[in-house]
Formats: sequence, C-alpha cells, structure tokens
Amino acid sequence: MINITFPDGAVRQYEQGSTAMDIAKKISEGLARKTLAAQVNGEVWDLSRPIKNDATIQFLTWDDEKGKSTFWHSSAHLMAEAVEDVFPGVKFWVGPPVEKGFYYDMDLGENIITESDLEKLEKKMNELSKQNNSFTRKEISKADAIKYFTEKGDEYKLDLLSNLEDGNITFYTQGNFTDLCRGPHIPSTGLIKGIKLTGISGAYWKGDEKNKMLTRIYGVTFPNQKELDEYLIFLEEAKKRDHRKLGKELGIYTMDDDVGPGLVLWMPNGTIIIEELEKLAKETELEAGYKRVVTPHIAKENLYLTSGHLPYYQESMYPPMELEGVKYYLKAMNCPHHHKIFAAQQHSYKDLPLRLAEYGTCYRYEQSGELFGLMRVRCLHMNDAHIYCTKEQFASEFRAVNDMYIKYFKIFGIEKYVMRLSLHDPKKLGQKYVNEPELWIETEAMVRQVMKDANIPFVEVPDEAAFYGPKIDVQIWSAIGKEFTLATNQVDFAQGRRFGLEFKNQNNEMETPLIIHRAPLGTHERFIGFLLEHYAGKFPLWLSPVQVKILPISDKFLSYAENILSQLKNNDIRAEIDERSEKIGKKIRETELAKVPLMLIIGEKEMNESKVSVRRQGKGDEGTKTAEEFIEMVKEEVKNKTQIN
RNA sequence: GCCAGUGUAGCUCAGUUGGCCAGAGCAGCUGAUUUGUAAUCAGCUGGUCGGGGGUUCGAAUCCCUCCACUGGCUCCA
Repeated sequence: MINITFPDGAVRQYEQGSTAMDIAKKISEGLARKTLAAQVNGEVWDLSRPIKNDATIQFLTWDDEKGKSTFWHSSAHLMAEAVEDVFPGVKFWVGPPVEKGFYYDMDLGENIITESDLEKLEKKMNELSKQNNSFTRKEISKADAIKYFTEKGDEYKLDLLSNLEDGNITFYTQGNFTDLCRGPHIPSTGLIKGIKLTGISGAYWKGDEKNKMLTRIYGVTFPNQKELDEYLIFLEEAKKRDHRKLGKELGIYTMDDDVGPGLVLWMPNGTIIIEELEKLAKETELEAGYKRVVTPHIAKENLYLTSGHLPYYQESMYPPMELEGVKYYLKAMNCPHHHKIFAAQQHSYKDLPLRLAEYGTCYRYEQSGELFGLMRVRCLHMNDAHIYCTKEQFASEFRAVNDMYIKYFKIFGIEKYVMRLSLHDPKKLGQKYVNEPELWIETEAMVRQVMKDANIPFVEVPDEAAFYGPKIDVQIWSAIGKEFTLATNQVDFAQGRRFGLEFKNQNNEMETPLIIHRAPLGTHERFIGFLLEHYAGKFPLWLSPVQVKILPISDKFLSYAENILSQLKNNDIRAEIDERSEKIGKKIRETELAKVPLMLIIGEKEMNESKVSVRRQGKGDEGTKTAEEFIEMVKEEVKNKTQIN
C-alpha cells in the first residue's frame, strides 16, 4: 500500500501501482469524468500512469491552468493526427500549448495548406475525437526512437532526439498517430469537443530567420461546444474594439499609400487627444521638476556613432541623406540630442538631477511585416525625457519615475499590465550589450531594489535590456491579444561616458552622470492606440474630441442652441450643433454612435425654461439643467478627469 | 524581410464555371418634411474593379509582377 496526500492535507492509502484515475474514481465518478491530468509530487502526470511510491496528488481539471495546457497539448496531437491523414508524409516539429490554445509546426513538403483545408481538418479532428482513442505512454530507448524516426525519414524529430538523454524518452500514441513527446496527456481524445482551427502561418524552424520556414497551424479547443461558441463571440467583440477599426470610425487617424506605410496622419479628432495628452505630460513634468527642450528631427552620422546607436540599429533607421559629403540620419531616438544639450553647459553636482523632456518625433524603419496600426509605426512621437543624476540620486529619481507611471495609470484606469525588469545576457556582452559586466550587475541590482522598496510587482526577463543598461518595461495587450511595451524606464550607464558628459562633484572632481531614459506615456501612436481599445472608443470627457453635441429638435430652436454653444465655447468646452433638419431620434442615434459623451437636447420646453436636457452617451436622459449648472458639471468632470463606465 | 491570405463606390459588402452599359445598403448632394430621447420620404451623384503587364473574340473573374493591408514568424532603441 502507498500513502497518497491530498491538497487539503488528508492522507489515504491505496494499492501500490494505483493510477491517478483509479484514485479519482474511488473518490467520485464526477471527479473522474472531469479530471484531465494529475499533479503527482509537483509534476504533471497522465492519469493512467501507475504511482509506485508514497506521493502527494492534485487532480487537474479544465479550471486549472495546467489542466488546460495538458488539454491543449493533447489537442495539438489530435490535430497532428488529422493533418497526417489529410497530408500524408508531413513531418512534425513541435506542438505546444500556448496562452489561448495550441499550435503545431510542420513541414508539409510540396503541399500548400489553405483556409479551406482547416475546415477539412476540423472535421477530421471531430471524427477522431468521436473514436475516443486513449493517449498511451511508452518509455523507449534512444536507439529505438532513432530507428523509428530514421525509418520514417523525419529529420525534425531526430534533431529533437539528439538533445535528449537515453532513459528519458517517451512516445505517445493515440489512434494511428505516434509522436515523440514528454507528455503528459489527457486520458482520451473524446474529451476534446469544441474544436476550432484559428489560423495558418509560417514560422521559422527554431525561431531563427536563417532557417527554413515551417507551416504553423493554430487552434483552440474546449471540453464542450458551448465554451467554444462563447469564445468565438468574445473574439468578435474584441474585434469591435480594435483600434484600427475604431480609429477609422471615430476619425482619429488615417494612413495613405502615397504618404507611406507606418506613417500616421492624425486627423482633427486625434489631434485633440494628442494635445490633451501633451498638456497632461507638461503639467506633470513641470510639477516633477523637468525642463522642456526642442531638438531637430535629423542629425549627422557622427552623432549616432558617438552614441553607439548606429552599429546596433542601422537596419531600423531610415537610410541617410547625403549633403556635401556629410550623411544625415532621421533620428530614431532623442537621447543623443538631449545629451548634447547637457554637454552644452558646464554642470555642478548642485545642478543635478537635470531632467530634460521633449515630446520627440522619431523615425524608425520597422520591417514592413511588423507594422501594426498605431501600435507599430515608422514615425512616432515619444513622451521622452532624460534624467542626468549622480549615483546617490539614482534610486530616488528612478523611484520618482515609477511613481509617475503609477499616477498616470490611475488617471487612465489602466489596470491590466505587467512591469518587466529587462536584464542583459552576460553571453552577449560586447555584441548586443555594452561590455561593462560590473556596471550591468550593479545597475540591475539598483533597479531591482527600487522596485522591491516601492512594493511594485514585476517579473524579471533576461536578454531584453537596452544595449546601454537595464530597463523596466510596462507590457500591455491589444484587443486582439498582441503584447506591446506601452512605456519604458531605462538606466543608462554607457552613453554618459561615450558623450564625455561630466559634472563637478563635491570633491572638485569630474564625474560622469547616470542617465535615466523614461517614456511613461510611451508614444502618442501606441498610447492612443491603446486608449482606443482600453476605452472601446468611449473616451472620458477630458479626452473626448467633441465633448458636447447640441441637438435642436427643430430649426426653430437654432438660435437658442447657438446661444448655448457660445456659452460652452467661452468655457473652453468642445461643442458642436447638429443643425440638420433631421428627426431628433436620428440625431441622437448618430451622436451615440460617434461616442460623444454628452448631448444637449433643445426644444420648446427647454427654450421656454432657459434650460437644457442632458443626455449621456450609453446612459440616456439625465434630466434638465440650466446652462450654468451644465457648464459647471462639465468643468468639474474635465478637471477631475472623471471616468464614467 | 519570410510564409499564407485579401484588395470591387467615402464605408460595409454582392458579383455563379471568363460573356449584355459592374450591383445593394449606408454615407454624400438636392428637394420635401419642422420633428421630443438610437434610423422621415423622394430623386440624384459617385467605381482607372489596388497599379502595371499578359492570355483570350471577350477579364472584376485566369496567369505574371509590383504595391498596400490582414494573420503569423523574425524583429521591437
């Protein structure tokens, strides 16, 4: 007999060699039915694997992340079985679960797969699911495994095998499909019911663009059709908040073939949002002791050689224009210009920290396939600033920047984000990162400490730092699930030296300042793209391009409406009148769809009482007010940056 | 940049296996209507079918090429 310990601490005895499924069945049929895998001594196991010694056990279901991953991993195998049926001779690489579903990379040889094949594959998967084949695990010697895949002529699996140790290799089989796989898997294919293959794409073998491109099929599955249907509806809803769709509908921005890909034309509505954001940034930075500067959009090659950017980033800069034998580049970053402003005057430690801020325009020649609406563009306006400080000042300055982030996020109601401490990779010193091993370790420790002291949750990620130092990136997700860096806060111990920046310290010695690069509001492009999705186009009053729409019931009330309009304008409220002789219902409908937050309905009653009827977008009639009361309400809401919804 | 797909009016989309002057709804314009909390009625305008080249008696439809976009990969200061 063996002792099995359950998550609640209970210990029960079972026969040696009992499987997790045996144990689940003894507890209840219901549990056995919905259990997908089991965590045995902390490791996820198949339910059918015999447990030979005392162990702790936890049953994993669809509701556990690990249960879901197992389910999706098994779904990838089911898909592979279907693919092998439709495309005989296909060779598989790897098929892992991902955040929402799974994929499998494969080499289809001469075959080309199209969208219509996906339906065929889904159908086949459903058939195979109905067969309810078990996933069976088999331990196999490395020699036998190599023999199996050599006979199959599968160089991909042989490549995988070459990195595995003998005695640690397992095959999994379901139906007619056998795969090299560590497992674990769910008991049988019949559990996989709601099946949707979501896309086909190319993916470089081992993620290296020098390698052959394999075909990747993405899919998602659920334990029942209902959950799949709900997920598909959710996807449809997500598409409605896609910033590219909303940006067009709301007249925020446009792009044009003749202007160029990734070059945003901000329309009047978008420009109002830009101006409000800049106003916020200027007020906030002024209060935090920043000074504003303005710098040109181009600079000579030499500047970027000094900064060290050119060798690292030449490929993503627009090609230089040559004038009188001198190369000029469009700036891809503002830092070198700001450093030159620092260098233009002599500095004492008493001047520090010096904080230079600019909404700087940068140009980056991103690869064509990387462009994505407002989120990834080639001309961007960065909420940039550089803080030059002493080592002693660093912690409090870095902390103050983080506080500014948090303050902004509160204003915008941004809650779903991850702070990421991006570290260097010691193996890439001298290539991707400046070769200063001690400074890397020292500054990374400083940043980590600031984050811990401020009690800000963060994750550490190696090999993501800037070439001149570690950074904190704020990661967010677009409506359709793409991940982006919204804002960044970087340490720079390298450029100060490269530019020969100095200040005189208390001991009358020259010292190089540390530099903090920060962009809490990221770029206008990405930030507004994010806000569009975050608010689903319903901007809070202070950001709304049109704050109030006045809707006269008939032409007879136009002059009263104009009177109200001029009162609103005198109070800096962005308002318009819908002067058309349309029915009030139509005017309301269109204003609602345009997501204008406030409507004033004006007819005979209002005119006689010298009042306005207030209607709030998405909320409906809010009764009457005098113009003064209404203006007061709007001003208060704008001042407080109130978010309704 | 790579793999796959898409590109028809300002917008959303129809256009069967190549075959009469390429269609609809919304928007726009003109007129009528003077309206009370999510679509008033009528008429009209509007299209190099992404660009270029080719096959054909004939191309939006088939082929080539370029461009842009979409989904991924790679990348992301």
